Amino acid sequence: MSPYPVQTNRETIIETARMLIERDGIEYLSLGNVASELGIKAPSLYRHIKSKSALLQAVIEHTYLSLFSAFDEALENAGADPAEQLLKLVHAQYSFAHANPNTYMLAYAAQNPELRADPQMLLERAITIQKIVVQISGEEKSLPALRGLLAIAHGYIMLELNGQFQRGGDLSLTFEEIVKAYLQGWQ
Amino acid sequence: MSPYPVQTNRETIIETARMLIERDGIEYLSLGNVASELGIKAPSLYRHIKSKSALLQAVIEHTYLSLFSAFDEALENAGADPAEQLLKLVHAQYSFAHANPNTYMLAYAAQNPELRADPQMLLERAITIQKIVVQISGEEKSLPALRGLLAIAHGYIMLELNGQFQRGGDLSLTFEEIVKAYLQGWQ
DNA sequence: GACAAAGACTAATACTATTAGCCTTAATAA
DNA sequence: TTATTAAGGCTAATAGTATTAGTCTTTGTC
Repeated sequence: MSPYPVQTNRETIIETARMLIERDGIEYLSLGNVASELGIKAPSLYRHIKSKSALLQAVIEHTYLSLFSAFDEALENAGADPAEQLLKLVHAQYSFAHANPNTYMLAYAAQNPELRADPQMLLERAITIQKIVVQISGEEKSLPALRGLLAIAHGYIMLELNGQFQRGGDLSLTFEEIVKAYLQGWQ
Repeated sequence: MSPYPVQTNRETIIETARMLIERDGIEYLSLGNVASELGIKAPSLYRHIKSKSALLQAVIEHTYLSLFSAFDEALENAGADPAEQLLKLVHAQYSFAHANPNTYMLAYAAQNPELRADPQMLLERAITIQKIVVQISGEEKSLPALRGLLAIAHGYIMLELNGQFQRGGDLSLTFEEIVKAYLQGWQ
């Protein structure tokens, strides 16, 4: 074995950080952990990332991209009915959040703007979804209708992940019921 | 001045931590900051708190108690109409979150159960609100209707605080519109 | 074959939470 | 009044963290 055999790169570092956050929780993520997982030492990471904060931002960006891929896939498997499309979308979000709770919460919990994802990317996705909402709510009310839909989906997911639905039941089914009831209110 | 003039206590420490979180953001909270704000040294804090984590949990508990006080006050100023009562409730939550964004997010973002507030307290409050929801949705649907209401309120607040409502407008007014539309869907 | 850049390394710094052990104050017991 | 004791300060020390500086090896290029 030569002295410096292991190579890494920015992509691998981000993916490793993402995996560790998901596995152990964000509060246990240290650059030392990430490095040792990659078989290198912590300072070596700085050849690829600017700081821990920048690494977290990259993980957040990656999380949104994955979520948006799930959105795209959901739309491909949906028919022409806008209500069905929106249900598939929020179901994709629900599934994604359950599959990746820690990075999902990280992506949406960022308090300081420095840790937020690219606003342009978020805006474009919002507009994409709004085009479907328009078909239900009409042009005028489409922005509040969109915001309410995003709020109800995200809020439900966060409250469930936060353990606030203590009385159980089929939480996935309840989620769909609530979204359906919400959408009917705008028709 | 005698050598050890300054006294403190658990209450004051929690309130100082709360204030610093609100002022500077949770990522800048250190026991050193809290201590120096109180005119003492960090190790002295351990006479009153078990750990930083326990301090954060106390801040979270205090945040929920304050929020619930705001709920109580809102109900006192509401009439007998359940829809009006619920609107006052979510408006109180909205105002509270805007007045205390950092501690609000902390209270609802806790990933690990150790940092969560007392489940019994949360459950009792949920039941209290559900008794109002019942009058709108009926007994059968009151649990999903409650959960949807909590989701839409919390989700909207979180998305707004997270900067995801980039296209502006009167966000407070939009919030009320959305909640009203939601409640009508259950009537 | 020389060389320059990439990417690893070790060593060092500053900051943080936490623990151990000491000192002063103040209330209480004798 | 004096002795004792507990509370609540303190300093010193430890372990872990992010980050920077400076060094060494590998490897692709002139």
